[in-house]
Amino acid sequence: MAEPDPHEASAEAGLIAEWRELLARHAAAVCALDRELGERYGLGMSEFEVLERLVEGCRAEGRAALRASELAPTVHLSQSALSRLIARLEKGGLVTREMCPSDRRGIMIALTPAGRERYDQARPLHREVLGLTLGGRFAPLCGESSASA
Amino acid sequence: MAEPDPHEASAEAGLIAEWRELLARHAAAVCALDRELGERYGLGMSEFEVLERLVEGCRAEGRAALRASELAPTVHLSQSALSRLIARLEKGGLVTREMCPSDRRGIMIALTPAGRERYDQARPLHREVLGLTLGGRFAPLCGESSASA
DNA sequence: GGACAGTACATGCACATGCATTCAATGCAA
DNA sequence: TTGCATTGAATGCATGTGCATGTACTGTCC
Repeated sequence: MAEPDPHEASAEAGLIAEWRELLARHAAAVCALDRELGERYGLGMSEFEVLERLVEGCRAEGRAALRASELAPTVHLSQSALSRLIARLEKGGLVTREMCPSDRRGIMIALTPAGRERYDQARPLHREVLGLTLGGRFAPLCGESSASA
Repeated sequence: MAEPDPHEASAEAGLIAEWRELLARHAAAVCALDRELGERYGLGMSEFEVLERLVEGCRAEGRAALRASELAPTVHLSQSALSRLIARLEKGGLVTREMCPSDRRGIMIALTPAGRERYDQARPLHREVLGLTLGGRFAPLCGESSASA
């Protein structure tokens, strides 16, 4: 009924192993990032990612601001989720949202000094958490029932 | 101000590259799985994972049912999220939830024939989607703005 | 036996997300 | 210029999630 081909079966097993590894790493990292960044800097993982793209985009292209439509594809969020995330960041004073002069449908998103500072502060912790959850094996916790430590 | 050590800087760059690769693969796979499995079989990614753990757990240990607390750590969900997920599966007739006789705090979760059948039906599509999104590079779509046909 | 800490699961609540829709602005065509 | 399809972003809504809590049960210590 299923495939009796041992080659195909082991290929599938490898795929599933890869998939579960991916899920486990993702869950561990996202959970730890959200917890640590949230606790110490009031940022979620996605908020941090957006700040980082703003820093990079501006540095790379010498511009002071990015269009929301440029930002969206890089953070794996829907357009609506990004819109609200930007609103949160703006409310927190970390970015500004201004009408784009050349196309008044669009908005230009720019880091404020406070946003840049928050990013600079949070960055070491972000790197540290990733180092622990991706590189070294670390506690799963969060979603997965038991917390260590 | 930052670390001027080029070794440390490149290690960090590698870590970030790994992290973004992980995020991209995860987003692509989860999005595609939710969409495809949801559309054709009425299952979310996590629902499928739970069905799969039930199939595996029962096959591996010869038991007909698993405790919720055994299931939780394997699916990267909080205890409350798993509880509601089980409730959804039960409402859909795919699992049963019975009181555990030896410890009446716990519940035993068992696949129904319909649940087993749904899993068997959905499995090939699940594997196919993973093959496309993990192995071969594939469309990102979903969250990331543009959809590629 | 009775009190009490701990465990297993369910539930109230707040919130982030995606989909569908809406609104404004643009660009193209007649 | 007017009309219309398209695009960029905001918003109503439904849903899934985690945290904190509640409830029922277990095991231990007195």
